[in-house]
Amino acid sequence: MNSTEPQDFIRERIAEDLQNGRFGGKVITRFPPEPNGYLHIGHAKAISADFGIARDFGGHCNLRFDDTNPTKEEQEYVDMIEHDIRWLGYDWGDNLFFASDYFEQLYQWAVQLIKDGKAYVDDLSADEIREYRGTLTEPGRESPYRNRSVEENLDLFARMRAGEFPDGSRVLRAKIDMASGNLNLRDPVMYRIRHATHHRTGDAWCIYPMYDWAHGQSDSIEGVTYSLCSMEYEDHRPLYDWFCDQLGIHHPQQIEFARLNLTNTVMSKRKLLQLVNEGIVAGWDDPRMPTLSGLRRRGYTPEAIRDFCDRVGLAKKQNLIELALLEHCLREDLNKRARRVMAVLRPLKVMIENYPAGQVEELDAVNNPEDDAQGTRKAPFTRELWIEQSDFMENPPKKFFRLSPGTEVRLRWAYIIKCVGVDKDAEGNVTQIRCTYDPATRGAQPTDRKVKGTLHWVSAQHALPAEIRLYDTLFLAPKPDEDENWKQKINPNSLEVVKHAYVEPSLAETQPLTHYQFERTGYFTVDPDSKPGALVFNRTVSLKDAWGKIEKQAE
RNA sequence: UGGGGUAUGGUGCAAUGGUAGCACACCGGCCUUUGGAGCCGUGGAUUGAGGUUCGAAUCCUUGUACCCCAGCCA
Repeated sequence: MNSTEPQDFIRERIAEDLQNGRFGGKVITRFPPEPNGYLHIGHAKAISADFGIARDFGGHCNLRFDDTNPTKEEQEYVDMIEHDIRWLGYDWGDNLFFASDYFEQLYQWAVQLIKDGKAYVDDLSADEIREYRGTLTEPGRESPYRNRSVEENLDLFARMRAGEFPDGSRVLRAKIDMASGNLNLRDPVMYRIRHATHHRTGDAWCIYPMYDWAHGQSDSIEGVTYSLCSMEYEDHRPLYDWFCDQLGIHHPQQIEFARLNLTNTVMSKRKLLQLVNEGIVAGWDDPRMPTLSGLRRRGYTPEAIRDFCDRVGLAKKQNLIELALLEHCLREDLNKRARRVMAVLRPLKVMIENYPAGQVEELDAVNNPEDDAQGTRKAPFTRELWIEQSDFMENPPKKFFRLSPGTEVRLRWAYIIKCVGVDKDAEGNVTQIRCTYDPATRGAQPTDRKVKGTLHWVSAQHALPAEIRLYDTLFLAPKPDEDENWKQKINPNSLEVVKHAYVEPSLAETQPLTHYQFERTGYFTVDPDSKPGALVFNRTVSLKDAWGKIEKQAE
């Protein structure tokens, strides 16, 4: 990739800064997750921006956990987040940091601001602070504690740290402007008292810094040059700048961009947590979830997700990306790499009357027509086969190129067969199709006639039973969280379990997370629940289905 | 009604005063031992109104719409 070719407004701006020698030509970014939940596809966009921009300009990206709220954060999330970022294909080298590592420095800087008369201890309650803050249209009022002496502030702040006061009794606030139109500047809270055990610092602290006070200063300590974040922090930038300016420390440039929104899903941590806690999905890694762990289990590849992030671009406009784009990126990637294999989801027995009973032919099947390097495999062919129920119709409509009484069809990698009879049970259900095969057509096209349809199949004698999980979007509506009743819009058919499918014998020893294309059906990935003898596959995404479209149009 | 931000085909992103382009989606065709993939093609957009200019998506004026902000969350 060309390193200084701008592709978006952020890269454009950095390229310009570089020309002007800002930051001494350095480009250092950071990805700052809070360890209080799992990463999702929206984070992938941020990761792609933070790491991708650093890479493109020859700089580096730090991974820094914004762990300033001990009541919400856990080590489990730290581990999972690291795992997901690595899986996505990004590397932070030695640059793993935690905001909690800077607590002492932050405290010292707070003392400095107090000494400069720029911060004070406030005894107002949370409710009172809210009242004093004013509203969107009316200015706030100054706290009666705003003009305490430096000495008193210093003493009180030290005692806050020492644990002399209960939770919520006091806070440290910056002294800025209670009349500002920007609410973030109305004396923002810097520290609150929380007698809580932190996942890394344990009980060393009982006062914890707020985001605005911790984030910019952490960036500064790390020498970050560009602090990229989402649009809702635009209003916080004046405060970010104010803190750095008052302290006279290295001052990174904060740049905001629009977060990713995707159709047919919800993305907020709160809603994802609800889906998990209320058992609507099976967990954070349920294949229907937009979490990276869910997408991974579903069968998405890091390459596809990175490509998606590249195509989505970076801008400031509110957006809603169609799921179709993500799926396109996935299919494009899987098409090149997934081994082709035959699997029958809803089996229908075919008996080839003129094929010798007991005979087994090992036919050559190409593993991936897009990639010769993937070689070939053997597919056993016998007198009794399974084909897909949907590949047979007793009374077919026009343009149905599959099997029906009297018609011919090719069996992939094998022979052309002709349907000569249909067996039914007492209720009239088709139980078996009787066919004949043309021995001259093994792997070759007949010269005297044209046979259009090709079906996939498995030998009944050799087929392996498998469970196949068919997933659809969790929501049918493009914007499910448009209204408050988003949970009622959940797609009742987002998961369909096919218990008795058959797959070809070459899959006997397949391992979890291996990707396949089931020919004519879709891309499937081996679920972690799968074991030899009890195979389980997840449908990652279906193949584009031209027949399905014809059917729909006919309706 | 305070502050901040954003408006380009259905969706997303470009065009930085000089032919509005790309991708996905859609529609049509070709090809096909996956009705897959691939290939070719059609249609469709500058938020409204004024203005500046030879020329405006871009500059100016003025509307309109949408998003974010009143956590001791991040």
